[in-house]
Amino acid sequence: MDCRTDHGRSIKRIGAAECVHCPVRERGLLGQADANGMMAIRANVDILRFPVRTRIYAEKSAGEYVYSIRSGLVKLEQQSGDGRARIVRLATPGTTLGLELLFGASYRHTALVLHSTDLCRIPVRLLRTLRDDQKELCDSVLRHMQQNIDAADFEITQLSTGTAQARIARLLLHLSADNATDARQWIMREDIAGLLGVTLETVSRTISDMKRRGLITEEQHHFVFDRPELERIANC
Amino acid sequence: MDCRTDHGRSIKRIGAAECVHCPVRERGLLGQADANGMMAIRANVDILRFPVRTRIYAEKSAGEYVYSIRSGLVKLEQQSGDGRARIVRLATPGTTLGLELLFGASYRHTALVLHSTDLCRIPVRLLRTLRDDQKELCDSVLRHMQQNIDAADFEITQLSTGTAQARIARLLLHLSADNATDARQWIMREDIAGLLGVTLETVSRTISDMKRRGLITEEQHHFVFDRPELERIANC
DNA sequence: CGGTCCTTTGAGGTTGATCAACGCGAGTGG
DNA sequence: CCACTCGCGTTGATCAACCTCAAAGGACCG
Repeated sequence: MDCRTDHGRSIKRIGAAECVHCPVRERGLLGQADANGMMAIRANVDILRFPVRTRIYAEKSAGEYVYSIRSGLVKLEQQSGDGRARIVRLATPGTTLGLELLFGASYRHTALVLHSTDLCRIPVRLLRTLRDDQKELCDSVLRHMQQNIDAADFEITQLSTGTAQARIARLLLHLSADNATDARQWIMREDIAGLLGVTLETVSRTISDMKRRGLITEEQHHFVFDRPELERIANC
Repeated sequence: MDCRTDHGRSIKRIGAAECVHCPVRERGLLGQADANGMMAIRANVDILRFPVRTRIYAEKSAGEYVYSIRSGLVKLEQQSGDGRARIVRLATPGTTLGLELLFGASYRHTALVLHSTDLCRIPVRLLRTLRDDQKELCDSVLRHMQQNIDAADFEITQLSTGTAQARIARLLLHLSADNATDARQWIMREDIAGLLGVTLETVSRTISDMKRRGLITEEQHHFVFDRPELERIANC
């Protein structure tokens, strides 16, 4: 059965959540649940697939679900002081979105899909119930909040500080665990710009320049880096 | 009895924590504890007074205390990409510092006192113990983490976005609940700069300019604002 | 093959960083 | 009491970084 978001794109239901088979079980929000918890999860948590450019939820809208990312890439935007959208952070598999619902009725960000994303849709109600008799879950929630804080701090100190060149170098290094980035973690110029607080053109110019200088080789949405040199630039 | 910080300034112990008399009890971390909890708190939590410019803790240093701010103002710095210190957020009464210790051994930020600050020094160990038999406390911790996240997001969308003028307008409005700011919430040019990611000189120039245009009147560390006009500027 | 989406590039203007000097009030010590 | 210093704020000149507006190139798709 498919369901539809408020803006009309079709979201596929993949199945019921089975933590045992979860690709991110250790890092996920509910992975540590006990047998009783698992039962409740199977009954209440669906796995959904969101295509690129769909919205998971909107800033200031009311909601009753928290989302745990199984795969894909999501950007969290918030309206900035000048009324435009500023990307506050990227969310990767293992991250939980919407935990702010534990204390308020509405989402703090607009969550938009950058790469096709599978996520577990968890009713906040379930989270509250489970928490009452499982202190491990409370721990897990805290851990995920800390993860959000760390990501926010990273955004401030690494991605909103220094020259455009340095910010880009830091982002590229951050997005790529190893020496290359595959299409999976590719994000387009506009989103890089939104994340760094610079314009799309500046991003394009800077990356082009890095390519000319041989720091970056790009082959169909796939970067290869001169990592040491990028690190040098990142530390400026 | 006084104790000394690692950098030699004397920190005064004011007394044992008595939540009943706490100026920020409703907002504080432990305010909702039950009778048993109160007893444990009295025995384990001290109230300390940190003078201006003292350090509460340092980034990456190990620690075993979480701090709940009763009064004063604290800046949280983190080393930025270029090696300099970037102010990540300001912490005001009711805020809890160092909650990251619940999951790791070391602090994420350097906490520096901007205005003389009283805080409750809470052993993380106590926090863990209390949490096991009081789910309200778990809630309280989560709430405080959410508060940190909100502050971080504010820093990104409001204070690291837009022109220097707009950022300053937003900060000034944010720091002042009402039409004026008293000396209590005054912070100096250097810290405004660190918070906004601009230079001290730019802050000075911009504020001087605002004064000349009559948007701001400053009388010994005490601003009075033309609030509507500042709000107009903030939305640019 | 025409259209759409993303990226690249250019020209010109603005903003803010940098370096440097000076002002000014609050201590501090002779 | 005065001279000195120190911390903080202000101001100026110059230059690099970045934004804005505009146009054009390339990839992908129906």
